[in-house]
Amino acid sequence: MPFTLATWNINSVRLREPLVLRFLQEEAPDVLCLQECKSPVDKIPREAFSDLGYTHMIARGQKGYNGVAILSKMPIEDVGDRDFAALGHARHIAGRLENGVTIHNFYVPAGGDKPDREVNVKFGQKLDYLTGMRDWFHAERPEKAVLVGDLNIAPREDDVWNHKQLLRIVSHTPIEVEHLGQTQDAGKWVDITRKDIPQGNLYSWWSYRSPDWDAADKGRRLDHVWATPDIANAGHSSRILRHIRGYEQPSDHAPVLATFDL
Amino acid sequence: MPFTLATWNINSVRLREPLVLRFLQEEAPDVLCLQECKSPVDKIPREAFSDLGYTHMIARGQKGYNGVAILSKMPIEDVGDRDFAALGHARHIAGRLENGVTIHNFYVPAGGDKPDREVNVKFGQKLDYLTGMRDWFHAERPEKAVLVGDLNIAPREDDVWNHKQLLRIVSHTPIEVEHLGQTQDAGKWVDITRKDIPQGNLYSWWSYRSPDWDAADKGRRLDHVWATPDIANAGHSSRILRHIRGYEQPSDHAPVLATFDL
DNA sequence: GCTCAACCCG
DNA sequence: CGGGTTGAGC
Repeated sequence: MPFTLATWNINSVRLREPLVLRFLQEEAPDVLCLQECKSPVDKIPREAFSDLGYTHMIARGQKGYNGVAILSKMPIEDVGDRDFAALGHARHIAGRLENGVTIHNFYVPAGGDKPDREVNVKFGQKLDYLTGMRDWFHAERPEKAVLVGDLNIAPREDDVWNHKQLLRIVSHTPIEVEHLGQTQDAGKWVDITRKDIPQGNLYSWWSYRSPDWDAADKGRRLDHVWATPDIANAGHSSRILRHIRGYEQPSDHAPVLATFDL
Repeated sequence: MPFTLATWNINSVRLREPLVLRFLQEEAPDVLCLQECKSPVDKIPREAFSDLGYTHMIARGQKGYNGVAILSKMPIEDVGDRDFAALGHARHIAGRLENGVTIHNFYVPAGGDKPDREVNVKFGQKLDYLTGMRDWFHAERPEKAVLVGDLNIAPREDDVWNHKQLLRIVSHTPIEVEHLGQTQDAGKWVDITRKDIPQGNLYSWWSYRSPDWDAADKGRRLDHVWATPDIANAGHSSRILRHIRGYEQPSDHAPVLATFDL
């Protein structure tokens, strides 16, 4: 039974309910993982999602920031959340499908402006969050699992529009890339998007501040789909739906998809 | 040459630019006086109004509050503004048409909640503003003039949905009605709306807070068209466009119109 | 640029 | 309820 999974930083699930519905109708993934819902769980418009067949939802929320949710056509068991670096933020939720696959949905801290933990606590928190993830995966040794979300790091040179220029910009600094690599190694996570599309520039985020985002194309690949080695070979058909960044009142992130034959 | 004049508290001219355009297309008054523009003058969308034939505009504005403007198909000379009670607010502008008619466009202070100047400075400022108007008209003796705007007072029993209940509510208290009456007398202003429609309840404002405003109909006539005696007889065809209160994303005020044969 | 919270005002 | 502002956060 193949299943398709999508991850999308929605930047307010209530404001962009119409966009989520449109995406669900057009792409009909089996599972959609959302980040930056910016909503308490009880104010997420789950009825509207349910009407489209997404009758299952697990979520963590808070009032104006962060927030993660997993919408699913199939039953999904809430298997908890972690609060790495003890930030008190709703940045992770995990669910298990009936096929035995565990899905981790993450919204890693953005990390502020200055890539220096001495002057910018947010940057330190980002690194500590990643270290927390690493240690957990090292202890847990995940199996039959998928990890998706806005990891707020573009690790490869071809994951950003200008590698040299972004080396000192938060999301592409060597120390962040190193931390993300250690997290990935700790769980033996396979980057499914890059397994499928190994060559060429690939972005999932374009800043709101760039006026002509499409032509300028100053993007970064901040949103990821990873899988454990036991199911990584089953992953295929990875896509980033760039056109959705061009919708009316868009999120600054595009959805990232992958299909798993399990 | 008859000319039609409208007054409308628009509650943000930038947010409701589409409504203003729709109104101008549907009713095509020669002159439209706006209040609560809530915009600096240079950010009023005058180009859009100009495209519909309203090539002349005079205005006073400030950043998030107050603001008055006069849009006109015909040339209109800016003849100044007054700042009664020295509030530093953009609440008045006057213009002269080529037919010699002077138009005063007012946004009288709302006056806060408690109708007691000892505990509520805003109420005192409202009364002082009206006293300033009175004294000015007493000195000036206006001729061939029209005064319109949101005067924030419903003077008559049939200008409110419940006279008894509103006697202690700001906008219908006896002291405000007395102050408005003195202002009216000082300029010998004739209430054109009530000259034309002497009988029956008449409202121009319905609170946003009333859920079913149309059915509940808890309105007040806060918006007025007055004229000096020399041209009062020329005024006719007064209307309050209640249906515009029912538009999408409406102002809480409806436009008030009158035509003058001069 | 864009969204949210908190607060002011009517 | 629904405008506006400011300021944080990304």
